[in-house]
Amino acid sequence: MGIAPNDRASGWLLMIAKPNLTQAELVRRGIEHAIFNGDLAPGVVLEEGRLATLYSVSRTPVREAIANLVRSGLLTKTAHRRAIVSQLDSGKLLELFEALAEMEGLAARFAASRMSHQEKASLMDIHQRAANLLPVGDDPRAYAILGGEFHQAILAGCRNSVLIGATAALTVRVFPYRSYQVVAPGRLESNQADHERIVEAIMAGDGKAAQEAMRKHTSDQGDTLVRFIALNKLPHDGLQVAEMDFSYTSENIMS
Amino acid sequence: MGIAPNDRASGWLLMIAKPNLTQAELVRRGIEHAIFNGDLAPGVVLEEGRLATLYSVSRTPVREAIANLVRSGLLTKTAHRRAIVSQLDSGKLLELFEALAEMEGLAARFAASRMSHQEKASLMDIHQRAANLLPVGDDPRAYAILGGEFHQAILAGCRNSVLIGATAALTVRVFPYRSYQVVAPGRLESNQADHERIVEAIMAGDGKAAQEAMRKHTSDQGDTLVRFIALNKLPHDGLQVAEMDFSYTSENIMS
DNA sequence: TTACTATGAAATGTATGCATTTAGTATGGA
DNA sequence: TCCATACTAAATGCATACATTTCATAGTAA
Repeated sequence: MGIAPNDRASGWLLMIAKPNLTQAELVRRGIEHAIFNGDLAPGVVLEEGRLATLYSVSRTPVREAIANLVRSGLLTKTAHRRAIVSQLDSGKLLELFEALAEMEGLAARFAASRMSHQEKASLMDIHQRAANLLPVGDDPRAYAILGGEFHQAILAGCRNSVLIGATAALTVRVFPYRSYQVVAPGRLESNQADHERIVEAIMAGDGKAAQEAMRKHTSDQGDTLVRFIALNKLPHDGLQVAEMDFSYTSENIMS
Repeated sequence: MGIAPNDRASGWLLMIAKPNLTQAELVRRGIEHAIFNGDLAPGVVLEEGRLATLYSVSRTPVREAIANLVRSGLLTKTAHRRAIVSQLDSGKLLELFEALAEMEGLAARFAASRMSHQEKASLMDIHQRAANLLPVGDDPRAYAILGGEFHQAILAGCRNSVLIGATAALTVRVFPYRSYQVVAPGRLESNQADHERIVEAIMAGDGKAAQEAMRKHTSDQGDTLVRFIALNKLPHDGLQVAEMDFSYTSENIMS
């Protein structure tokens, strides 16, 4: 006896992108967002009851959200103990970036021979916009967004959803440490030069060169981050920090 | 007023390997096991209530177990609908094996320069035992177990827990299709020859050769499986099938 | 027959309550 | 002061109850 008994079934095209608007999913995204934004730093303890009142739901969906975030590696939890935002020591971060660099390099190699003309044009556009943004005066935030799009465009070009998902799963785990990334003098220019080499190799269809350029690029990013964290356990107040070169969202993980 | 107030705190060494014996975890392992054994084939629908009565628990831990299995890719689920065992079409399986082959190749390359003498000896022992098992008469089950140990030994030798976890996460997703793997004549011998090349390269410290040998080995396994599935949608009755070359457990996933 | 609709049954999503375990605090002794 | 132990408060794990959504079946019209 509803007003519109089949207002959803009639929407044939809309059924493709059916959002999972369950409370648990909303809470999951909320916590994830808070971690990425730095509101929940690594090591912070989460308590189901507080989150439940914060999101105006019961503990049940909160527990489900936490369980999912544990599986994705963003939270750490053992039985009967509270969940904490995952902490990565230097060794673990190095392992993470070593694997990530190899996988992104692999994606770049595939992309060099698999990207369409349209995708290549889009990649060049992103790269060019970043270049235009560079000399005006440092706007690390906007540049970082384009950097994220750059990596995403190449990753999508590998045409392997499993590789994309596995890479995104690793990328997400370094997000809580984005705010630790220092913007050293000349760092954006160096980053842009790396991208330049990658783009040239992909445009030339040189998979091997693209792989090595991308591998080294991500590897260097990891080294810079780990070295910075090792020297400064926490970012100082007067230190300029910015987003890293990635801006994936966890929605891209699912394969 | 307890009998032994600190009988757990006193067990200093035992605290390292504290098992998560929560009901949700037990149910998770049970479902996972059923999927790996083939009791729950891809496409089978799971219903929370039935699982709850089956495992003699309430729906709450069952839901948590299902959510975890969805995250690991073994189950597929959308909001308000029942979960099903994930189905992979030929294209997806090819993507899965393409990524898996590259990642195992990568692990082999690292392993060639990072394995200790003891680890190398252990790897050779596994390889030799498999060789001894081969001419006696086909015991695919026992051989498959050694095959799994072989891959695990190399993967562990890469000394990168993130890479190990990412690789294991992909491996788990092909487990539901193990029973589709046909044992063609001479297939075990060919498999052993592949392993022989891999072992030789690792022993010689030739990372590049180990990488390529391992990559091709896993890639061929994938091609064989996908071709078999494409030809025979389901395994016939009179067809001899056996475990694949892997036998990881999901406990190895967590990094 | 075929397709669409409506209706009851069943499954999921969430809230709540309780038992068990953990964690923080206070107390006592060296 | 420092450390260990006991105790109270709080958080987690699970069971149960209920609301909403989906699924399955029957019925109706073309």
